[in-house]
Amino acid sequence: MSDQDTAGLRARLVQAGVDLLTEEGVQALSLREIARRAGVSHGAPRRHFPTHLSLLSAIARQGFADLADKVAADIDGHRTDPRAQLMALGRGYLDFALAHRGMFELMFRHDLLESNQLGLRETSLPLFQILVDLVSRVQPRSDVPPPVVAGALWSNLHGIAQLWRWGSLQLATGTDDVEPLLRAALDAHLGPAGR
Amino acid sequence: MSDQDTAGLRARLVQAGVDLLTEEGVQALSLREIARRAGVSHGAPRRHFPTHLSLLSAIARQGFADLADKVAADIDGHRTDPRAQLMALGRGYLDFALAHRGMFELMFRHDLLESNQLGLRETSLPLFQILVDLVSRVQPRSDVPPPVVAGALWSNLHGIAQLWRWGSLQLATGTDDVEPLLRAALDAHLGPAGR
DNA sequence: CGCTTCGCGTAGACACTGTCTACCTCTCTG
DNA sequence: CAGAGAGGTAGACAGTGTCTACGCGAAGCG
Repeated sequence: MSDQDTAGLRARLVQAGVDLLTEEGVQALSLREIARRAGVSHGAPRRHFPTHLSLLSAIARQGFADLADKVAADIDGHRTDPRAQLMALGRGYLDFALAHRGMFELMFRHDLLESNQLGLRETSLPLFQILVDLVSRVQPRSDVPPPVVAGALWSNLHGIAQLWRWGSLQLATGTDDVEPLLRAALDAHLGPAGR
Repeated sequence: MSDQDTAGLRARLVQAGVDLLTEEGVQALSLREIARRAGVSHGAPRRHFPTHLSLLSAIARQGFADLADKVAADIDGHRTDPRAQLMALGRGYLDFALAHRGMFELMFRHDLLESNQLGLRETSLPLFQILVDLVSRVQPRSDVPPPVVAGALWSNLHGIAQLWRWGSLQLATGTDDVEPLLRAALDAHLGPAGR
């Protein structure tokens, strides 16, 4: 019996889901297929997750945690300059969205998640708080409140991620590089870089 | 026999789908339920749409057309001022996303659409062209090319729509009004209003 | 006119899904 | 040692998308 088998089934199911998600995408995440991957019968998950959506929510939660970790690490690289930290945050967000396509899609598919349940919509709050902090450090005295600027900037990042994955932005702007868009978004919301 | 029945089944299926979509949301759009709504057997749609996804794609196409019409109408209200036209466009986009929640969701659910098929991803191009035109009229001489500014602005609008529908922005910014975010986005990408 | 073809809808099968329920088998405890 | 309960198994059920065989009615044609 390997230690994989001795591990709690709950964690094993989540891991199997993450693997399946990265390998085959969201539509492959059926409850029965996840159970098969974990080597148990299709009824087993029910002992740990009352419903299919609650299992998918657990998988998404893992994704939110990974994203938060990654962005925090990316920011740590530029300890001094808040402007550079914001750039790193934006790049990290887009990197994650493009590198973990399935996971990113799941994370914002509120029809597949228990979004009403406490603790899921709130998962992105710490990340947003970091964003607000950085924004207010870059713009100490703006007429627009920092949370609004941060919200607009986050929306911009998220929209770029979404439309880029969809392929529309490449088609519309005629380029294959996200970088100009990312730079344009940051310059727009924070003012040009070297002001 | 009403003229509803004499109409081609193809159009009737799309209409039934649109109705079902606005009434019950995306997850209710099963092929069999649409067929039931249209008063035919579950095999009938196959004569007009080879697969479930192609039927959903036709429904989404209707949505893209409606959105383009609405935005064009909204813009026509302010014939003179391109800045006001952009504001109208943005507001129209958000209005549509919030008023036709199911349709807007379907339109950007590329897992439910034949997004590789010609003619669907391109549906948003005319709208984007209008956006580029308006942007280049507001900013005649910017160092950032108009398509990039337009792409960034579109991303921002789309991101606001997405995150607002999800509820994250209300939670994060602590407000129940999208207007400040819309205004912040336009000011950011085009410069303050009365410059 | 009679016959054939064919567009278009029907009906049933198949594999697959999520959920529910009855069972079975361990392990821990009094 | 007996019993209880946690946790996995297996089967049923309604629903899904797709495929196939069938039927019907209208149009075309000698």
